[in-house]
Amino acid sequence: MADKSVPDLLGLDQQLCFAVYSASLAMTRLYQPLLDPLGLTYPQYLVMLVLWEHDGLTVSQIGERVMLDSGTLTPLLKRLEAAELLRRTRDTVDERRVIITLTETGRTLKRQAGSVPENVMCATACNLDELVALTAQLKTLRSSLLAYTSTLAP
Amino acid sequence: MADKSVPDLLGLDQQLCFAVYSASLAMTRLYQPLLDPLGLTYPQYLVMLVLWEHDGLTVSQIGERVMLDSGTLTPLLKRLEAAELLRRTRDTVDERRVIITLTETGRTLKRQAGSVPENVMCATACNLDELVALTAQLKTLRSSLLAYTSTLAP
DNA sequence: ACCAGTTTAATTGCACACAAATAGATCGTG
DNA sequence: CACGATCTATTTGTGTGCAATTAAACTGGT
Repeated sequence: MADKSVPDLLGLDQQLCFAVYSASLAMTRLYQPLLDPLGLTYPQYLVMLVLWEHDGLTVSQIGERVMLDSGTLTPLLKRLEAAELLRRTRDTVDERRVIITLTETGRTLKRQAGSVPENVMCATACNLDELVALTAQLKTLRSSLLAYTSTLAP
Repeated sequence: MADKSVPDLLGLDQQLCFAVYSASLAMTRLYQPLLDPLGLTYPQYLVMLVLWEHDGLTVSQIGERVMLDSGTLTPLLKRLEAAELLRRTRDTVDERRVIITLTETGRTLKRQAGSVPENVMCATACNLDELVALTAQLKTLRSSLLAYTSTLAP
């Protein structure tokens, strides 16, 4: 019967998608106490990582890097602005754009975040090679998923 | 200088945590159009997978399996109840517990979900061995992260 | 039987994610 | 120059996640 293989596939499906999902939640839970002293949430930390690497991006440029849309980023950036970590200013050349610039406080926070990566590395209980390999696999998986997804809707 | 290695660690940290995070979001985005015909969100699908495998669990038993607390599950389960997919009934033996039972509609939905795993498998562009290996690595990572996290707070 | 402590869900408040609709600015083409 | 199409960010509404609190029900020791 065709039904015979369906339970197995559902089981594997559960394992695969849930493994990614729960690993992501576990990662968030790990970062939270580490980021608490900095006053950042995990998504906010990802945005700050982007800005520490390249200041002065627009909202959509940040969105490309963290793969989030402006509907998510706008309120998040407003909270970071309220925390005095960055400024949001209209681009004078193209007034549709909003330029995100770190404040001195925002730049200084990078130093305080220095101890975070070591803790995470330690928490993974993996050596460098394993982490690099796993990261590469996840990137490949991500781009496969996104490529397939984009063939569905349009 | 001690500063020399910090930028590298921040960069790798960005890669690792972001890889997990963005892979999870990409997974959610893939499932959404697949689950839309079933009227389920991705977390709701994960809960249904649990119930299709073992009906009649309590809220906290479901929570253990999907690693979510009652604050997340209660409203989610209420929405599934409103959709007539399950019923929430107080345990008569221990009235603190709420037993979740699938309706006929909820059980029938399993058949309609049969085509989902094949699509996902296809979307990953991985063969079975790769998927099994990746899933295992993610589970290991998850338990390492959770173990480390639990050493931080208490 | 009583009562302190524990367990289980539900509730509340805050912060994402994202679709869809909106508004303002810019661009391309006639 | 005009004007429709496109681009960019914001707003709105729904659905998670999770910490913290609350409320109700059970448990065990006296």
